Amino acid sequence: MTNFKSRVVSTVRRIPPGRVATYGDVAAAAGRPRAARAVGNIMRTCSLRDVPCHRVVAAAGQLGGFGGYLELKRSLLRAEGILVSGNRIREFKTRRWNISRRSVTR
DNA sequence: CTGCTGACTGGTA
DNA sequence: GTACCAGCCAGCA
Repeated sequence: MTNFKSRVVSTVRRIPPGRVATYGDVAAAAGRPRAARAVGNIMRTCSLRDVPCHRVVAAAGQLGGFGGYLELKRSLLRAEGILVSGNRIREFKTRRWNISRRSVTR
C-alpha cells in the first residue's frame, strides 16, 4: 500500500458516524488538496469493510459515486441519520465533518 | 518513460 | 438552476 493511500484510508476512518467529508477534504487532510480525483480512485479499490467509504461525498453536496452500489451508499447514510433526496444530501453543510485543515465550510 | 482513466472540483456561460 | 471545460493526480497498461 502506498503512503498516500494509507493516509487517505486513515483519514476516512476518522470520519465519525453521521458525518460526511468531501473527496477534496480527504485529499487535503492527506496532504494533497488537489488530489480529490485520485482519492476517488482509491475509494474505488478499497474494501468497504475496512473503510467507511459511504461517508465520502462530492463537494457539491451530491452523493458522488459508489460504483454500482449507489443504493447501498444511500441506505448506509440513512442508517446513520443522514437523509438523501435523490442524490442530494440534506443538511450537507452541517453534516460536513471539519477535518483538521480547511476550517470553515466555505 | 508516455499516455490514458476516473467514486473530483472550480470556473465560466 | 444546468452544461461544458480544463486542471488535477495516483494507478495502471
